Amino acid sequence: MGRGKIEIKRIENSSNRQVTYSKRRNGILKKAKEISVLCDARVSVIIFASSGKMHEFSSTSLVDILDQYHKLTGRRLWDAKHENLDNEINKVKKDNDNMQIELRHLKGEDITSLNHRELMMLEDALDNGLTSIRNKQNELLRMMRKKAQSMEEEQEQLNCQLRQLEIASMNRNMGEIGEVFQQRENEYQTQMPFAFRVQPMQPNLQERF
Amino acid sequence: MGRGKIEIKRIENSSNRQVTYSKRRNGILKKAKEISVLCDARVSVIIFASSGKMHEFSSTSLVDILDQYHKLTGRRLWDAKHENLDNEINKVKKDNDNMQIELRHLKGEDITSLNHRELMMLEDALDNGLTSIRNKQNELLRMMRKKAQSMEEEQEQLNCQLRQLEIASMNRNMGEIGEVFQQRENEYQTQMPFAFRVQPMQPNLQERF
DNA sequence: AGCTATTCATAAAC
DNA sequence: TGTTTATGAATAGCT
Repeated sequence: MGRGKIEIKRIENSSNRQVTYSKRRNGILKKAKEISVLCDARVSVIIFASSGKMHEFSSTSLVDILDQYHKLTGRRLWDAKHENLDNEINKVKKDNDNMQIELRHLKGEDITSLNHRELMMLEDALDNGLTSIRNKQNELLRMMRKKAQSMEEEQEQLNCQLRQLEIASMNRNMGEIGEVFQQRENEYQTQMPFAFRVQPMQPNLQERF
Repeated sequence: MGRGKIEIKRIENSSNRQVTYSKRRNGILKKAKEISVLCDARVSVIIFASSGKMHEFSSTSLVDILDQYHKLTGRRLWDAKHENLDNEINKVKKDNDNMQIELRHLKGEDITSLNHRELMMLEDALDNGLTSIRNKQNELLRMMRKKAQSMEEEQEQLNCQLRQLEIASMNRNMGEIGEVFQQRENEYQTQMPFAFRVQPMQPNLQERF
């Protein structure tokens, strides 16, 4: 169906294949839905594109359908899988045990059974480890010192700036304080009743206002 | 497609339903096969008739497809045993990873991300390990020295005994050598034809026998 | 189950 | 990716 008949074999042109895939996939999913409704059937369709993307239709829960599949076929879908998992788990556990032993040895535990040669190799490994660690620590120390120093310099700069600002501010305030005093004095003179006013004791002070 | 359009809803007439089911089922299975070939897709179709009869198509092993389904969706389709195995393997793998990291750290690898505190702890562990190992080596050394000493003593004893035996043997041999020589000479004289016999050049030698 | 009129799906082209 | 169109395929209803 379509403009021409096609042979049922892999479509080599990748973009054609992609287009056909998406059209036919929709077709199948639609048909699956339809048969499940029309004929009261349980249907499960799972499709993976070669890209890995998945599309599915299940008329009922997939688990239920697989359950029914088990009951009907008697085929144990998972037996092989279980065996594989068992093998893998054993392999990983073995790795685990070996590493555990190595770790204990490196920590100086369970070394009674080791011979001279093995002890030497352990010692070398530990020595190397220790060297690396100490180098790293020294490196960290150097970095911290450097950081501390640069912070100190920064602090110094800040202090310097601060001092300059303080001096500038002080100079400015000297003037302001005079002005404030003058203003205050004026306020007092206008707001306060005469009786409370401080009378200038020295005539020359009075001259300044 | 067909003599008339039909609504997508359950076909009430049971025999019609059965016929339609069988026709459409074949259609779907065919389409599933086609898309898997044409588009390089993995497809699984499982259909149960309301009668319970099952038909299926899987482009590859159903287990594989369901496995991929699980990986992609995270939805579990399998039984408790499988799940337990999965959990166990994950746990063991995690242990494995942790130990691997610890091992690498103890060997002074991948320590860039460690902070001061962690480095200190590592250093302590390595120091302890080293102390244990060196104690063990010293112990071995002591044992070997002791063994060497006792072997030396034993050797001494053996040498002593050997010397005594040699002396005794030498004394005994002094006599035996004379006897042996005498016997040999007798054998030569009786077994060898006269022509090959060394004639005594000096009469006094001849006198000793 | 087979036939066939009809609807549907879709390959190719845009 | 979506739409269009010509054509082959699927199938509903009939036998």
